[in-house]
Amino acid sequence: MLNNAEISELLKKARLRPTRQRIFVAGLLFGSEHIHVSAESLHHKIKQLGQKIALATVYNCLHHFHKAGLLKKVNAVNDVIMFDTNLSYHHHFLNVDTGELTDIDEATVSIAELPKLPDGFETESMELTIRVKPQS
Amino acid sequence: MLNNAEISELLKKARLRPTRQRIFVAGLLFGSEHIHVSAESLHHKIKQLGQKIALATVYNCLHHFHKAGLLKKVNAVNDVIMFDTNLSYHHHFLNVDTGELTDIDEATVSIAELPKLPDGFETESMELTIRVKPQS
DNA sequence: ACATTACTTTAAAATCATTCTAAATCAATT
DNA sequence: AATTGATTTAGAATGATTTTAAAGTAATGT
Repeated sequence: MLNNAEISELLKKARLRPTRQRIFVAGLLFGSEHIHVSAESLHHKIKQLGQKIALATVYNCLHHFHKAGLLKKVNAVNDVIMFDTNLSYHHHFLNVDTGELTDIDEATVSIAELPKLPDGFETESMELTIRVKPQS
Repeated sequence: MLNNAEISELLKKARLRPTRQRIFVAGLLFGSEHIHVSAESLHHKIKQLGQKIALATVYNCLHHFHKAGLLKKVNAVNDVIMFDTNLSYHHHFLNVDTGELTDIDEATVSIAELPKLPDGFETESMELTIRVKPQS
């Protein structure tokens, strides 16, 4: 859990002006467990906490944080863009019923071999998604 | 390349009524190379070929074909749902600039180890996506 | 063949996530 | 405190997809 001064510091380091709304959003995202959020889910959580913030501002925040390298963008899930506070290379379980993402411990997956890329291309990122559903 | 009788047969086997539009769409999708399509891209291709079809019908077709197991649904890419005529287990290169998908030869990737699933869940599918971009 | 029935197609409206716009507000700097 | 430039905001706009309700068409029974 970070205090406001620490969050301000974190934002300044990322060259982002520490506004009231950014400080609040960053407070929810950073400094504790890694989480996965969409703009909508985050906006909902913020309003539940009694804070006033426009949905467009949540979108702005998430995109700015992403550009600044504070968030990872995860494959869209059910048409919704998800952001991940866990920046390190890792894979996901995706609950196809709920859209919920869960990190997979990197140590439990190993990709032994990789294909060569098409000529003139470089890898930007790589992610294994294991879609799971409740046992039938 | 399949003729109309063969396509009709294929649709009937899938318990889909062989209508004019479905026969045309199935003709484009099945019976030759594996391809990746979105509703929009397929609709565009069909209109270029001089056929009259509503965009909603293309969406209907793709969803029905998917439910019938004739198409695989691939993770949304840049907010667009993609369908794959290659039903076998395989992975993708995703060109982040264009949204274009390319199959990865299964033999060139090997996932040595896999994590255990959360209790009460089973795997529906699994896909490695390698996001690539033109070399800078 | 013909009528009936159920499914399909269609254009247009509706919806949903996301982005844009332009005015109002705010943080940093003078 | 005044200026400047970035940020926030509500609401409009956009783009992909789904729904609606009416018209069309394939399958089935007679």
